[in-house]
Amino acid sequence: MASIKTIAKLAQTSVASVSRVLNNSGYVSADLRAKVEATIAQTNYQPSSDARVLRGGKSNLVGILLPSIDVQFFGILAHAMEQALFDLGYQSFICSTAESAAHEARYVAMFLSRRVGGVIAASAEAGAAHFAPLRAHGIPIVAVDRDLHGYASDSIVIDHDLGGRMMAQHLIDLGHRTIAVIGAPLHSQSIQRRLAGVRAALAQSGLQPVSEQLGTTHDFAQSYDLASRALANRPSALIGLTDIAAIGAIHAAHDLGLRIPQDLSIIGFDDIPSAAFVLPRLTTIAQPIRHLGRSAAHRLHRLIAGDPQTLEEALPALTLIQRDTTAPPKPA
Amino acid sequence: MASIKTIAKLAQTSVASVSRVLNNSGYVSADLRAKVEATIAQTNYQPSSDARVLRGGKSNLVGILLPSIDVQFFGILAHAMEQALFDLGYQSFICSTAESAAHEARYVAMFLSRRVGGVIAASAEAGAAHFAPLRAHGIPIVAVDRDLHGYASDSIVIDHDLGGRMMAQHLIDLGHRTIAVIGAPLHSQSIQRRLAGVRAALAQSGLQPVSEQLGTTHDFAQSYDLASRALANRPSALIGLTDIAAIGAIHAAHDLGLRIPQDLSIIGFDDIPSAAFVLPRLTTIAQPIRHLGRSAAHRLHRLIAGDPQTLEEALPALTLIQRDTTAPPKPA
DNA sequence: TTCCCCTATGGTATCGATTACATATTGCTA
DNA sequence: TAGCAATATGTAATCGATACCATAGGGGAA
Repeated sequence: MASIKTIAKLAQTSVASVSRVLNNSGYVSADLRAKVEATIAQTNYQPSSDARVLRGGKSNLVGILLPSIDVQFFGILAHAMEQALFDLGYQSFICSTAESAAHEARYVAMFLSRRVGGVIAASAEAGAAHFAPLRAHGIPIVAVDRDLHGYASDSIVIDHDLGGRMMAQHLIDLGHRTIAVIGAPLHSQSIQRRLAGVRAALAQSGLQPVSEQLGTTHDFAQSYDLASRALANRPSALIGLTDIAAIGAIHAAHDLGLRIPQDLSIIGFDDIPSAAFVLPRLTTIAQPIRHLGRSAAHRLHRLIAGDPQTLEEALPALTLIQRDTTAPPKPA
Repeated sequence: MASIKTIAKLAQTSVASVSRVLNNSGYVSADLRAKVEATIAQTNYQPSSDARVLRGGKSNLVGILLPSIDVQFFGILAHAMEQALFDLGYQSFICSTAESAAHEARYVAMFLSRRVGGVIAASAEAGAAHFAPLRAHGIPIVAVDRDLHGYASDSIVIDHDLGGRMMAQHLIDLGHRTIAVIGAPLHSQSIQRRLAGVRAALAQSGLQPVSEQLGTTHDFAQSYDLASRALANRPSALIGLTDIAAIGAIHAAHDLGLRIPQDLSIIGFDDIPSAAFVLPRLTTIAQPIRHLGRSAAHRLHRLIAGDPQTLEEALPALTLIQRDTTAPPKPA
């Protein structure tokens, strides 16, 4: 690929002048500028980022760590972050860690050698030790949906406890008294907090879950099994701590011959697109996923820019999306 | 961040020796090696990729262009590519172009300045002119699910025509004679080919679609509308050219009081996770999405390595996933 | 006319890592 | 014991772009 030297030669001038044209710095006569710009256009020349960074420029690179973008929730989150960061002038390495600590460590080493300006780490609850090198080099880290025990410079988390309360309260308000809860993965802080919120709201009404089924893997098949087990306790309503859990429950209930919502109410959490695809359409608590991503991008940008003000702009509220899977229980 | 010079100073030796330790090249005494490795570990030093690339190394960077990773299909595809590429030693820029030509051009310029070793372009049917600069610089391009009119060095496309035939044939075999087709986006080559396949299979049985509704936007809402229109023709079966289209059709049929599959059979294409989430579970043609991604990664790797053999390893076959939305038509 | 400043351009050190080359110390063999 | 190969380490050029410095012509003010 052509270098600035090539351009200088072709335009019969010096590298310094080409650089001045490229950066609109210093003095360049109109004639020279025109000639240089012409040869640049002809050769499709693009200055090397590597050389610029080496010379002392900012790398404009950021690393994004998340469990896996083939999971809808993270796909949406990653997309929102990447777009926001690109608009701010950054390029992103989107990395799926599969929650593996080894994988995460390899990506962190890569970030270091690529001299990223910052990192966003979403979810994935594996140990945070791999972040130590980043921290040591003063690279800002923004955590999303995850606490990073002192490693993160900033962290963006919605109120999962409140989310849990909202799910439970909605069912209580409809008149339900026998409520089951299922969800996964149990090692996730977010899941634990939602569960705590559910318990708290139920307790406030003198209730407790008639069944709690927490799994390790967050997928459809396991959710189906968890739901089947929970339904053995004949609840009139079931809380899925995620939409996937709730969708698994819809299938389990369906296969048991239960009608939704007449025989069983179900509520989920997240409001991923699939929630509106199932029939009956899933009632759920909507998380502002894209907003979360954009916020993370902007906060990281401010940290990289060295802007100290951590102005805590509030995230939009969680909202109940009432669809077709919840209704009052049938009279006993 | 520490540089090789820093390490050399700390270890009381020269940059050349540190480099030798880093690359296991030349002669280094056990003593020196130990000392250098110790200081490297202490400082969490990682050699700068920028300097290495500048010096003449490969960049190990690849660009991935696709419409948007918040669409499940592309999220899965991107994930498969990124993982395969990472295992091959590459880092990926996953870029969502939103099918915008301007966006695509900006990303291409970025690829050039980052000196990517290759590019994978998935779908997005916008003009291919932006690829000219890449081509001019001899950067290999692999197209996935898209023809790139002479720009791509290689291209990985499944047999959409066959897929279309399979959908139609399945319904014909069940005894359906009045079949409608819906889908989007109509400007997509893949969609057009599937449609051609559907028409061909129907024609072979002396049939033709009772209704064809093609839309410009590929989302749930538009699919619902297309399906509503198609259903006005009272087909006994409906073909969704994508799963999203088919899912929209399920909802439209449901809202019209039609039972699936008793009153209406529906078949989709892709087999994204949501296809198994809807109730009734969607019968569909499964596309080997992950395999597509891995193949693209490996082909690009071979092209970058300069390996001329384009050994056309066959993609796995399309398969009919028979679930609960298709059945013989009810006797008239 | 002399001095100074603005305009215009070129030369070159620098960033971090690699590598060809130079230098130096061994240890063997002839 | 001279001489050469193998081992061990350092010096410096290089990659592409930037920016500081030097050089030089032109124009206006004193």
